[in-house]
Amino acid sequence: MAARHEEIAEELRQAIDRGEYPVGGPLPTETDLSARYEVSRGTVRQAVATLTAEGRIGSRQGARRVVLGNRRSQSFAELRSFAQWAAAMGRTATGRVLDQHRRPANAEDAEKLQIKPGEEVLQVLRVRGLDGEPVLLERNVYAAWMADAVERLPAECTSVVQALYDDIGMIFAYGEHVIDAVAAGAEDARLLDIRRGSPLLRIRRVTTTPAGRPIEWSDDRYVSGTVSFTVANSIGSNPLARQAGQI
Amino acid sequence: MAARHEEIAEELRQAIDRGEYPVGGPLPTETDLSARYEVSRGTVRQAVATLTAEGRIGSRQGARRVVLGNRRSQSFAELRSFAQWAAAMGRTATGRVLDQHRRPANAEDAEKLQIKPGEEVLQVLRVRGLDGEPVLLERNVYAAWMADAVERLPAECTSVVQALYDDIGMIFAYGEHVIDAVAAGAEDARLLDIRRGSPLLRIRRVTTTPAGRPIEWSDDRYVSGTVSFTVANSIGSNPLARQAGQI
DNA sequence: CAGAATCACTTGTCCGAACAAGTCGATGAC
DNA sequence: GTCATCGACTTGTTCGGACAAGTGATTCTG
Repeated sequence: MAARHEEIAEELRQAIDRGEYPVGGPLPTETDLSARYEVSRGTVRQAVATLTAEGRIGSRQGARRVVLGNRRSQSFAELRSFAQWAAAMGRTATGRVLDQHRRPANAEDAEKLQIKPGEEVLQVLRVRGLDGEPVLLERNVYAAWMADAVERLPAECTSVVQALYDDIGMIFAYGEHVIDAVAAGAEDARLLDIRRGSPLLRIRRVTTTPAGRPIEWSDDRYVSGTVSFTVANSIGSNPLARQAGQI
Repeated sequence: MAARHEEIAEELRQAIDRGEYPVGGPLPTETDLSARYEVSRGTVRQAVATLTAEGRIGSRQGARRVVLGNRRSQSFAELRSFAQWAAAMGRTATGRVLDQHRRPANAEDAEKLQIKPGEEVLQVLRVRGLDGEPVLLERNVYAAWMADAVERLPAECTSVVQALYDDIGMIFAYGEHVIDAVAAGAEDARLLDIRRGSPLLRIRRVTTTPAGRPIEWSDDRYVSGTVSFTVANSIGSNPLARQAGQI
């Protein structure tokens, strides 16, 4: 939290949460805010653009900005790390590796990790829980250059992201998520201790370094009723898309 | 498409799709782009910020921007309207109203639509299909001031959003989506012609006008295997959040 | 030769200004 | 009283400039 516009964004968030700017009511004008915080209008605009992207405020040319809600959603930092997210919710995360082995990359691995088929990859199967109850089955495939660091992790490691950061300074930066629902297969049901055919929320994603190099791709399956995802979107900020077929 | 920075963003998207800037490779510098398009650096930055928010390119201070992918995802305009989205995919959308009646608002309605309990709301149950096959069950609750316009819609209306725009100029601007997976109940199964207990992808959302006034809230259930959602996120742009419990 | 220091380059932040485009209430005409 | 017009106000776009912060290749040092 160094940049002035981030500080202002955070102060505005707190002001909204305090009810200083009631839901449905107007936000002060850019001119007012720039005078209050003694910054230029451009800096204020950066701050309110952040809140607009978060879905907290609405914006229309010519009219005052409107407070849309004071819900505090988890930030993307918590999304990247299951453990950090659980901690922020006041719950304890667990994690256990069930299977871990190296194998040659198939066509899907090669495409997603931008490597050649046949190159070695590391496949990991983890179960993760909240307060002891299993809620998530994680199937990861790591690129070869990450395999050593991943294999050094303890089997009961709760925060993979944190451990890899501490170990080799790896930062998981970007992700692309595909969300759908599937029925639990036989293996899913056994490992998550649910009935076969139970609905699971599936998130498939590819994670890369800040430099754009793919680190891993994964297939996460959440037990229905334990976890939900929220997406806020607005005109001018459109991160969500819907796609048909090829599921 | 009037603003120069939007034009530049679109040209960059197309250039990436053409392979002019290969995936994993660097984007030209801001200085290069501002010279090429004869705009200031600030305008270029707005354009690349759009692509960054879309997850197409990565960005780190000090290093060149990196092309992360050339996937073309549907824009939010298509997301808002099932019919427009289907048309963009080259498929035909159908829609049919199964039930429509007015009733007093309960506590949940009141909270989500920011009205008082007991005020009249309009509840609508729709089935929507792609190429004739039912894929989506939509339960909507509209605020009273929208009810007349909704009731004027034909029962087989394919695009509610478009019809309401043509009719009364209503624009559905903002939305907040909660995504999870549920098992199909008896009614869900009958109306969607699937087996009871089949996994459904559930999207609950609240839609508001550009001025922040809630229009409707809805519970959409997609048949598994027909539709998926993609979310791109990156450091500095975090529209996705995960929440536990209270589902 | 390995590691540290340097340096050109790139992105991030911030400023001040000007004009365009749109909103919304007040005013005035009918 | 209703409607159109007007005008103050607000947000959107774009410019040009300046400096800070970080990267990566090169050069220098031990």
